[in-house]
Amino acid sequence: MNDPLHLNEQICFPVYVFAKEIINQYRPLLEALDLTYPQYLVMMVLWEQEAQTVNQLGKKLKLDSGTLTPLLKRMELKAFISRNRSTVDERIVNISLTEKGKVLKEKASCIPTQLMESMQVSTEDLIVLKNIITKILKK
Amino acid sequence: MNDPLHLNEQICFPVYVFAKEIINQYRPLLEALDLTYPQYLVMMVLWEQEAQTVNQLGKKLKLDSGTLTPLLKRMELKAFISRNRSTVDERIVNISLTEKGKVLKEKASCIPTQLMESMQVSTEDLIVLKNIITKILKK
DNA sequence: TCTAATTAAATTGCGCACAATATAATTGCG
DNA sequence: CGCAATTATATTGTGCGCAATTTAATTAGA
Repeated sequence: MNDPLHLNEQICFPVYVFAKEIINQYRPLLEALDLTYPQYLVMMVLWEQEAQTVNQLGKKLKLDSGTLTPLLKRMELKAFISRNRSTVDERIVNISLTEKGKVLKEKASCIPTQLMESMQVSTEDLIVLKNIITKILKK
Repeated sequence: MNDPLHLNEQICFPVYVFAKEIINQYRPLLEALDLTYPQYLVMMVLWEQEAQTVNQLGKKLKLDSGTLTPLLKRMELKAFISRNRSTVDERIVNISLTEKGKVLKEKASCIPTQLMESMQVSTEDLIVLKNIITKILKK
């Protein structure tokens, strides 16, 4: 009953399932924009600031080059972004939005609301949830 | 500032990062047992009930056969479980613990405590977190 | 009974996620 | 200056996670 080695006794399993469920809720909404969830995260960072290095993206999204390099190449193929080596420092690759990528922001504008509706969560719960998680993540 | 299309305004991104972080915290602990996190979840379900079908495992862990079949084959290779087609209904594959798999439970017994220590979360936060998430997941 | 529908796993294909390593450019120090 | 250390990205390899399809067995209905 009190076995700590049991799914229902742990917080980690619900978090794991919840994170997958969120991405599954996003999937149909993002499919309409031809984006996956991690690609959508990249777009959000770029919509905030149009040009960034791979390194900056990685720090903000907590992803390494092993994940980002192929992901960004796929986004380049879809013409949402362009990748250009810096002339100042040839190690650096600058990522910037294309016109198509900029325009996409409007089509994406309804997604946050749509997602909240599909998840059926109260605002209070959401705030508490976010506060606890960000507090934990600070360590 | 109030742009809903911003990482910091959303709950989904922290949950996504948190879930990855949990798995990263587990990684070194589970490596000592030669398990990945999803494999550890399978073991927990089997430690609770020694024999299950692939279908039952999938329902409990919210994973489909596309994920489970290769995962279970890897676990069979490591001799933690055995896979046997049911003689009653040949469509069904029964998964059961090997002796090695049963014995592993003892080595795993310290993991929940170790993980909680490495995460540095208060018990109250944990309970609130779990309650909110399980409430949301019920829909 | 014979066949259509259903069910359980397996397979295929794609996209992360991350460890480990490689490559190449830049920096810093004696 | 010359070379070792550092930094930025890329590559390789493994393991999920899931959609879509396939295969094979079982069930149900005319």
